[in-house]
Amino acid sequence: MSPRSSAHDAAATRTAIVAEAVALGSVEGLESVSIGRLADRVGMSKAGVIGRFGSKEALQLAALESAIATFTHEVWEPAARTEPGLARLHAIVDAWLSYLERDVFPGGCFLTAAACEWDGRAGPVRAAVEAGLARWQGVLGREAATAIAGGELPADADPRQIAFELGAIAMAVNQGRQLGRDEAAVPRGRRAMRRVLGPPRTPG
Amino acid sequence: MSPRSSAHDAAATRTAIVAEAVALGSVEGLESVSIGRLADRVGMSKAGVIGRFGSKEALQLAALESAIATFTHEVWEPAARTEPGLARLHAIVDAWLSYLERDVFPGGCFLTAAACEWDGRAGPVRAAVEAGLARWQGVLGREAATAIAGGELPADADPRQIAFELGAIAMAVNQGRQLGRDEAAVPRGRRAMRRVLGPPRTPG
DNA sequence: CCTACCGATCGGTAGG
DNA sequence: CCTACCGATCGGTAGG
Repeated sequence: MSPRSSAHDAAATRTAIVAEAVALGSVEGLESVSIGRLADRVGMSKAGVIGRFGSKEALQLAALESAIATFTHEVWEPAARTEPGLARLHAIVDAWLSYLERDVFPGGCFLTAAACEWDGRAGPVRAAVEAGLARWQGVLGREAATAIAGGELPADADPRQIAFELGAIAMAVNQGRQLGRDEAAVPRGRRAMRRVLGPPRTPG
Repeated sequence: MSPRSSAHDAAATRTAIVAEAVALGSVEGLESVSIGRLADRVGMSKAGVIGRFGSKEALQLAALESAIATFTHEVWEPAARTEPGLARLHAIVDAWLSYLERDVFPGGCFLTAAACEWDGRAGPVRAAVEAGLARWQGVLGREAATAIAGGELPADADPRQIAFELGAIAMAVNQGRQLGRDEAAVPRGRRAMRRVLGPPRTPG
């Protein structure tokens, strides 16, 4: 009688499909995740999978949205509890490296992979990837600007330069881990990020 | 009578196929370049294209080899004329940023794209990508070690850390140009690389 | 949510 | 180097 259960089931099915698409996509790229293999993985028919989204592109957008939510949860949220400025930047760096070290997505950072995969294409998926990365650069730049205004970073520092360099290091850590299987990538990244930010200030 | 002309033609055909594969692959990824579309682009049949290489994987390996040769020609060779150590590192940085700025491959750095695309896969192409990047890191690290030994960089600097950071910045420049269409990416990269290397030494 | 199917394209081969 | 073809798989739809 109650539609609750079926509505809940439908949402759970959709979530399971998206989770599988993100996991597979982080390993082999989002475009090469086919509806058919996805259907096998979640134990459904192709029509059942595609019916939830309407098109492969809509499924890709849902996967990207989910991966961004995961990144936000893993990297931004823990750091958002810290005071704005340099302390928060250091908290972001710690959470970011931890996220990379724990292989939250099985094939490494989904957003980095998507950025490489879509940067030569056109359309809504590429636009969403671009917007997601620009937003994150904006977050980093805002915290850097706060740190500069508060005298925690040099007055002549450039917030966008700092955001650029932190993003660069995170990409290289991801590549070192995924392609080079290099356990030294995270400590190297930490060292590089500390060189960008300077030492954390002891409060008081 | 002479086989010269046909042998030359055959080599030229192979070169044309590889060049097209590299160009297309830098834009949309090497795996998504199909034999059929490649055949259309070079005005041949599918069988003619695949016959030159035996398999798609062999074609991919040839494309990767060609892209590495281009990178070497564009970035290493001009710098190799400079004296080893810090001066050569600065020459590499200049050539590297110029290579990125001129979009030598239409979709940006082929090697960076291939590294992202193959880091979650297995097989000979992935191995070749990994080896190519490790070799380049080795070249950078060797120059850094020379600079340290010559007192041009701090005695406690880590050559592999320097190589890691330069590679990170180059990746971020590529992403900034290709995904963000950001003209500021190259100057930002130059500024970051100079921060890693310190100012160039005036000879004498 | 399923089965059954569509036309297109995939990598690759046979045969010349 | 070509035409013609192989079986497999692609994204997506019809109909229930």
